[in-house]
Amino acid sequence: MTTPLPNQPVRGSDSGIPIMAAFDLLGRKWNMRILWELNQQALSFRNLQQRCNGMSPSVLNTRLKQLSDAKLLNSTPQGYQLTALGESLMEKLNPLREWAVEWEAQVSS
Amino acid sequence: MTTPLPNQPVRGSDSGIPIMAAFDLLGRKWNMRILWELNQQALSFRNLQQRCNGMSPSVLNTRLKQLSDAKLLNSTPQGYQLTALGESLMEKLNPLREWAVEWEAQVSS
DNA sequence: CTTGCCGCTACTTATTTAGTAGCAACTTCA
DNA sequence: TGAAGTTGCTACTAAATAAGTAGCGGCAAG
Repeated sequence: MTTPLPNQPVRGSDSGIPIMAAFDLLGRKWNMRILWELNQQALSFRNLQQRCNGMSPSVLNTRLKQLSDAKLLNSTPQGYQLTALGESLMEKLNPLREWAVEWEAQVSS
Repeated sequence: MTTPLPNQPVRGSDSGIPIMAAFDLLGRKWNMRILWELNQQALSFRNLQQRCNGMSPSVLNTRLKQLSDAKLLNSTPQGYQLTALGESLMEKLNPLREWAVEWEAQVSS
């Protein structure tokens, strides 16, 4: 399993267009969630695992490697934490929270 | 395979918090891509399949059902097309494109 | 020197996704 | 009328990914 990166063909697109690589990376289970949990605070491997509903350590480990390769987070003495790039992604994703609330309203009606 | 919806437990979170349902839905392969392709234009089943690098029809079909259940798109005589809700999601995701370009610059350096 | 938490790895099973074939309904052009 | 093409799928099998469980070696505290 290779890490999807911009500038090279990725799962679901051979164009190498950056946004496609982003879709591929973020479209893998847990990746958005992990970034979300690391927003505002660094977390240890086991803490992160707990917050992600006890996700299996094998998957968490491969995810952490992929997200590191993608330069969205790194491991520090304080635990795993977002890079500046990772933080900037989370900022872009923030509007999603508001959208989800609106979505809830419309779906449940 | 049930469709992740806000207001109910979803894969990866039993809280029912809207954003978690969004992560679950968007974190499934092809979902973001499908919405992306339908942005600005309706597409037929087979057109959509072609644009998504020949994704398998079985998966496309289940995705279309899930996204319909989630009220993000629907089927019309012109083909599949986004609902207003789906369009509003795409607007929120637009900043991602710019981010991805920045990402490319940093990853490839 | 034991107890406990840490970051993992190894392994098996279950779930998801891919891939291929093909059918029934409809249109097109003869 | 009828043969040929297109469309929206469904059915089925195979491959890839994720879940689940066990446990190891390192380290720190008591």
